[in-house]
Amino acid sequence: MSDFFDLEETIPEEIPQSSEPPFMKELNPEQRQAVEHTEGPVLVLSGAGTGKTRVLTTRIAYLLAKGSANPWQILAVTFTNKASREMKERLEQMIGLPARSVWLGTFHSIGVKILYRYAGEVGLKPDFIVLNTDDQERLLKKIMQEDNVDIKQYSPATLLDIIQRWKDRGLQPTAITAAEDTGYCNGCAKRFYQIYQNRLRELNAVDFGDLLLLPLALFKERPEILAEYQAKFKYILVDEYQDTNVAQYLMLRLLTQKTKNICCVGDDDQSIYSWRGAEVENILNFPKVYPETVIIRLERNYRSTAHILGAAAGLIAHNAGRLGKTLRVADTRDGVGEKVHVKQYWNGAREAEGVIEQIETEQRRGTSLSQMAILVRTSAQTRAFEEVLIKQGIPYKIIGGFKFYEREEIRDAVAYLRLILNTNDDLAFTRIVNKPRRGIGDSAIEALETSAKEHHISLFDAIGWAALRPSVRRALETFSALINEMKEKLKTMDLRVVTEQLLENAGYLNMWRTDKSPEAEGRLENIKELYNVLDEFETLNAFIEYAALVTDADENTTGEQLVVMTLHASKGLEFDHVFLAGWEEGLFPHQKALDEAGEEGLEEERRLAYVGITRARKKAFISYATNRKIYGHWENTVSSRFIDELPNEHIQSETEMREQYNFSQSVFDQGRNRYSYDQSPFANVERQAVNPYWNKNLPQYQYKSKRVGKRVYHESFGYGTVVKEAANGLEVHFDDYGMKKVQARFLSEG
DNA sequence: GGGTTGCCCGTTTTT
DNA sequence: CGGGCAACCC
Repeated sequence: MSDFFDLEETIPEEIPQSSEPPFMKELNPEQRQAVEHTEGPVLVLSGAGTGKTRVLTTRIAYLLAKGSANPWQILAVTFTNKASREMKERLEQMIGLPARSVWLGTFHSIGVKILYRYAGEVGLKPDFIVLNTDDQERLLKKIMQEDNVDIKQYSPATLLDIIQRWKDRGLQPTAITAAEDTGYCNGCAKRFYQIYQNRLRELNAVDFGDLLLLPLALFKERPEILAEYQAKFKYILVDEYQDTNVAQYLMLRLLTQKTKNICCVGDDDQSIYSWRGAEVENILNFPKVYPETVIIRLERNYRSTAHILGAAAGLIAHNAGRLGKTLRVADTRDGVGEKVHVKQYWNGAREAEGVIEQIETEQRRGTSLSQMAILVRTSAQTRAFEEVLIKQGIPYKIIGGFKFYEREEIRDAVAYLRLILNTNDDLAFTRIVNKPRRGIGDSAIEALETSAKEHHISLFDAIGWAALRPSVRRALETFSALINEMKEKLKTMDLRVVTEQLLENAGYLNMWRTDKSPEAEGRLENIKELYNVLDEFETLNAFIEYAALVTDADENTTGEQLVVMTLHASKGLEFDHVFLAGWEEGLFPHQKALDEAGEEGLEEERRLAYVGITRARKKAFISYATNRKIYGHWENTVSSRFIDELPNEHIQSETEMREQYNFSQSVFDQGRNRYSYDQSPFANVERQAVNPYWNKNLPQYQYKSKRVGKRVYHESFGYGTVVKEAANGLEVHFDDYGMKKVQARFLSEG
């Protein structure tokens, strides 16, 4: 399926001796070809660390230096806002101010830009709002409840996911066939999708998917508008092409119909977003869609040592269906480096301590904290590390997990601001109208909704019309007076000052000040942090747009700070030393990925591992814990199959198990147990069989039945019989002590 | 309308 | 184990 990639390879041309911009001198022959081959479709298959960002940036600079296009005629799409910001900065260093006029951003930010201009053409008003996940879920939930769907049986989150996957494929509700709409409440998803879309338009709102879907619809219905953009963008560049979805592909195809000047950069081995609708097929099919495609491979790796590359290559070789690239070390002056460290720890907490001890060691040896990173599979894992980092007083930043703009207090504050910007924002209104408590309950909201529907006005405007109890009416009028007052103040006063006054006068800050929960103080801190962010914006409008599209991964990490982040968030980054934690079956590869996507899911997890290892320049440390707390109880784990797949010659393994943390020194045993952990007759059974993440529907706990009824011996309780398997141990009826719940490892066969 | 209690469920990854 | 939420009180 990938043989066409061998077809059109061209040989780098001779380097002209004529005067050329200095930035061209830094390219290797393949990179140079990717830059200089400006006309027609180009696909750059670039492995990890081969300088793809340099290629993209230099290509733009080259186009401009050559006078092939004006800055505003170049469109460059990146995967994150951060990547586009960095590219813009690098570009500005190369060519100066014209860099600012290049259209550079994520697909979503480009979509929003187009929609602001043509809102009216797709049924929106220009001040439409962009919903975040939370808004979307609440809206869907409401729609489902109005339809008397049992939320417990069918979760809004699942429905939202189905709708988003449709949107990722560029499908409007009308395009959904009955065959597509199965498996969720007997084929009701399409109907809810339609209702959801209608409701969005009523709210003058869009979601993330609409940012692509609506421009596509616009281009379809208004060919002259499409033609305008086709003429405008003479050159289009796309980063991380392996992670584009169908809607994005369609967008690119439409825009490049005329010129075919498209340059996509990607790496199939780093495709890790299929769950979000990304289609690796996009990269595979590229040469079919653009028959003249020139394919350029970047295989010289400038980032990692030979051992790191060897380990990563050995791992990814277990995947079938790759385009096939061989990364080569570009610079061997520093030797092959250290082997990849693989270390076993007793439990998750010990792993966190051990990893951070190692980080402190590296720090003493002279590596800056900012040049190291801890990468984890799930955001829940960050917690254990955070605790140790706080204890040790190490400055850190967590990316992923609880995102700044998804925190309750920030969403509330943003909702207040949204309402000031646009009192028709019903979602913002319902979010904060009774926060803090103003005595406005469900019945008052319902009255407002009825009235709003009747008069075709917003909830905010319905205050004057709805039938309300006097106390409620008074509260609502005070509230609306405050909003209007602040709206007025915004015309003359500083955004930050208005926000401070707004939250103060609304009683919102006092709500948290008087809150006795431990996190209240942190919430007030976060709001202060928000004030600082506001300082950077000229208008409220600009801030609201930013807040809707920004994510944690976009934030700058500055100064001497250690980052802890998910593997997904690490894509595109690099560090001297990388710490990859939690390599255990079920956690990584994650059981859900295996359950939902089988072999393909496994391969994507493997690519994720590959991405993780290749983030490292000098050293990579992989770790796993033999015990981990899951849903509040301890479970044994099995080390990840990915560890077994690493070539022996590139790794060195260590364990901490037999030293200070072996069983005989456990605090529970007081020195009485005869068996070390490894010798316990149940230990092996448990370690091999228990996968705590395993789907309960699968027949995985077969060994359990074998234990029930078994005679056992316990150091303290003597002989007994296993009665039941419990979540956190075995229930044993002891001959002398009666029923006790004990952990399997304290038992021997009796 | 607001507060409390007790149950259920989950935890993949995010523009 | 903890958060969310429905059902129940005042």
